[in-house]
Amino acid sequence: MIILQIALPVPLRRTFDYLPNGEFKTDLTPANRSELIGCRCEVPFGKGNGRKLVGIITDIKTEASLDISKLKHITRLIDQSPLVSTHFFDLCVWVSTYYQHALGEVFDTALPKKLRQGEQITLTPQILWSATTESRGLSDNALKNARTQKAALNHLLNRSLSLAELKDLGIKNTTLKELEKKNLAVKIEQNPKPTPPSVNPTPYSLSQEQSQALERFSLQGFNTWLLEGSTGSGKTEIYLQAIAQAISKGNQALVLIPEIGLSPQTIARFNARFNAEIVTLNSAMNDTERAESWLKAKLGIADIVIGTRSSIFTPMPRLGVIIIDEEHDLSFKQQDGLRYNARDLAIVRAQKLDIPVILGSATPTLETLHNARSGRFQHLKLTAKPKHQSETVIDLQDVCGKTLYQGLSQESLAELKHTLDQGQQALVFINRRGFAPALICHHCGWVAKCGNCDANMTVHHHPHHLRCHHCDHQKPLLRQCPSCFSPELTDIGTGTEKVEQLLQQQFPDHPVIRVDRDTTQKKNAFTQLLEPVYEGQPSLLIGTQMLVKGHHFPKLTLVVVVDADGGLLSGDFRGTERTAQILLQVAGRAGREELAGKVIIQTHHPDHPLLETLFQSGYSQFASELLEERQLTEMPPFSYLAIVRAESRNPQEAIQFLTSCRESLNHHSSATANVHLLGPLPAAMERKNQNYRFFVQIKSTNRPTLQALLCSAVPSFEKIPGNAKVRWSVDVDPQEMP
DNA sequence: ACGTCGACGCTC
DNA sequence: AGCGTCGACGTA
Repeated sequence: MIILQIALPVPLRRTFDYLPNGEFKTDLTPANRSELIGCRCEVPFGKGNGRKLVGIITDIKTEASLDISKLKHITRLIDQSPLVSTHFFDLCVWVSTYYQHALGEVFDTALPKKLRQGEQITLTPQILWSATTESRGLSDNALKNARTQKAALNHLLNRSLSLAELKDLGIKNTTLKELEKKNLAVKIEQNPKPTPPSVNPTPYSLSQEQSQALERFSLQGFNTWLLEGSTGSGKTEIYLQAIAQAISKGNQALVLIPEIGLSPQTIARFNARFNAEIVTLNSAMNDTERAESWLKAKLGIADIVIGTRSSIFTPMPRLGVIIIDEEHDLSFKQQDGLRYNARDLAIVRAQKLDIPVILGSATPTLETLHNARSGRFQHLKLTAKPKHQSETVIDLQDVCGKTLYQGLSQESLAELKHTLDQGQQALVFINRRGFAPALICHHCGWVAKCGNCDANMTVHHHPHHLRCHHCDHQKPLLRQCPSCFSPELTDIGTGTEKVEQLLQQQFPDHPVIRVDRDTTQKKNAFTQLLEPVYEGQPSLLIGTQMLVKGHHFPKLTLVVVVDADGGLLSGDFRGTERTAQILLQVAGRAGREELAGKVIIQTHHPDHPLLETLFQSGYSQFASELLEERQLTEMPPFSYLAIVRAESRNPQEAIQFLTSCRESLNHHSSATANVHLLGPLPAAMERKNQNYRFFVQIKSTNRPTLQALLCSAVPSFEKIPGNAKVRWSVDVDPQEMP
């Protein structure tokens, strides 16, 4: 008897046994498991046999885990050979145990949508236009009345051209059709095939530091390299050199970038350096495009894959190096469903493949820095400023007692004017979208609250309404206080829209561009909005975090941080680290190339130790101090955390569930074990979207202890009675406290 | 007697 | 997570 063990996309931490159907060509014995493990098949699931799921075969067995009469037959074998390699398979199994997530759902997250829906994917053949043999012997006189056709034919006589190349040359389809009629040109379809890539020479010489970093860097075997260097210190050049080494050895390279960090400039730089197949994967792509990129990578046609978080799962048979740019970026951690961290996964994958991984950042996370300093990672530092760059001036501007105009001080406004007068550009940074973060009644103190969350409604003017930023609940903008009917409703605080309004009034002759989630929803909005900035016009940019990532504006010389205080008062233990990373990243936008930069940081605490250390001694010293603090409090990286989150309409249900979880955790950890449990505690925002949220924190100074505890306790959470009413999840190495 | 609705509980 | 089952209550 042959049994197929199958992982299905359901949130159950187990596999399901099925009987084969008549489709199997190979002899079904456990001996040729390798030909079947990793194949997809369609199976009936649940009562009534109506529901069909696509699962992945995880094992071939001779005995089932339950009575054979209870087993169903699979309905369809989708793949004749494994869809994924053993390496990919093992990686998913590792993810499943480490993050305590059902294996079937891990596959579901790791594979493109088309594949998990059971579809077959193929590469769309490339269409080439080619000159015919008849056209070779054509006399000079021919086509003399059809000059466009003749010009087109000359191009084709040189070599066959793809549709994209023809478009670039301005050759129209109608011209080609005419040539085809005259039997002078033909359209041929050709499957994309691997072509040997080549590397163009570096357009400039490397700095001594860069050369030294590259001398130390080795493509030999597994190693994690932290490449630490500020904006403009030449990290990208090191990436390019590492990739060049890999692809000239015939290997592939995988580059992971933050969610909104892939600027056209970066792609252009890659294209200029490599004559190679470069494939990108990002959220803007549709399912067909994603599937195509995935397949090109898997078939080894793509030499370089550049993508966001989920690209860490791209199958690449000759992977030679992985690069994580902006290693500290939060978007590498998935915050729902399978809560994996692509940066950590990159290290695991590199270790399994015995290849190097490079983590690049100007502001590495304390985890990474600690690993580098303790010798687990190799530390490469780039400290030099670019040749022409003058020192950026940092002004910690004390705004205590000063009149603020929509959040901006008189001095800041004067500096903005000065910058525009010089023909340069400025950026005003506020990490808060909308017009104002709260609306209050001046007469009685009533505040506009969200009905679904423990949160204030944000005032929006474009369009006019009140919106909750946590659940998207919207209300019309009130004219009168609903409590005392006073018309004196005042908005509190400053958002991007408010600054936009002010700057438009103050500088009516210059473009004022607001870049936040609200202005960039449409496709290509980002590029369109930023056009005047790239053209070099004197202009003002207002933006949230999203503006700060990956974009370089050569004429930007002034940065104003409207409110640095918010970040200093965060409740999360990583709050200070995050604030420092953002401040440095924002500051790094000012003054590139030969123009000197200035950064104004408006604060009520100019002597705050965080700001002082950060801007006087630098990130490295700042990080050392934070690390000492983490060591004293036994927080990561000096301990390891996991969190069980639960939410429910009725707070009592969530608390009860978590209490049972805690009991189970207690029961499964031996008395001597070095484990600390905390909670159930309410989340920072206890009520969100009509749900009450709580959590239990598990902490240990020993990672294997934590892992072992999770492995034994978490499966029992599924059996806690009444858990149907609570939505719960396990978050290993959480990045944000609930 | 026969609808609908929500709380369980099972899924190979 | 679905989706079926079963019992509570409502209506004729």
